[in-house]
Amino acid sequence: MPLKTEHKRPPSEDRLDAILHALSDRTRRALLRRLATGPAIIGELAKPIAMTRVAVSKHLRVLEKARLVSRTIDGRVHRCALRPEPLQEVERWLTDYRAFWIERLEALARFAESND
Amino acid sequence: MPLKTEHKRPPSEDRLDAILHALSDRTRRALLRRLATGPAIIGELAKPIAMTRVAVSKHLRVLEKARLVSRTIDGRVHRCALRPEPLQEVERWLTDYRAFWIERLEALARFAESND
DNA sequence: GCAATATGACACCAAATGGTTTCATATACA
DNA sequence: TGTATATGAAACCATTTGGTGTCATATTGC
Repeated sequence: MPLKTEHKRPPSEDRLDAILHALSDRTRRALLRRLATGPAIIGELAKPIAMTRVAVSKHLRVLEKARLVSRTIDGRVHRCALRPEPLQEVERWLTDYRAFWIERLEALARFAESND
Repeated sequence: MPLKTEHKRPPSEDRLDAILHALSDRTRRALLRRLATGPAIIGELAKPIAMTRVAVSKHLRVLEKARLVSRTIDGRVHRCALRPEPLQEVERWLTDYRAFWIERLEALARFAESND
């Protein structure tokens, strides 16, 4: 094994930190929802939100750091697009847990039943 | 039970904020992983972590606020247990997006193909 | 009753967050 | 050329976060 092959590296804790943190703000989730309908420039994204463009830009930076949004500079405007891959990482994380928490849910159900 | 019907209220933005924020810290995710194997008291949870009990207790508060953990006081000790329901809310949120981002992934694939 | 234990509550601190305003820069266009 | 536009960068501010230490309280068990 050389130094860091990095094929399909499992989502590191850092990545999950960044992704989940980016998703934990409703403004950012709204931006993602908007971007799910197609790319947009920052001004367009800021307009319907009661917020400065600067603030929106900052939120976009957070989304970019989590790789949830890409930005391509196109002349004067910055065009942002959704990058859905990190959402798959969250799904994968949840899936790893699902076995556990489904078992917990069933245990709760059994407990409730046994106490009826 | 007084007012507050609260039958299966859809996950509000506040709830999602709290849940995703709670999940966005690796220490808290580690606590959840530990709790997935069964309930534990705060002291047990703190021992393997290089962190004060007070700090662990604070993290647990965050998890409690997100309803990911319940705490029952049992004599002198506080017993914590995983509450998996909020993870289902995250799943539901992701599912709502899945149609969108799968389409985006396919669009990216189509684009790559058309440029071959 | 007394000592040890498990924990919360509080004050404190450094760093990060989420917002603002102001200024600089690069581009588009009349 | 000159002007309006889209944006970043930087300084600034209030609040929150994530950690610490200290002290109080309630419980357990001798």
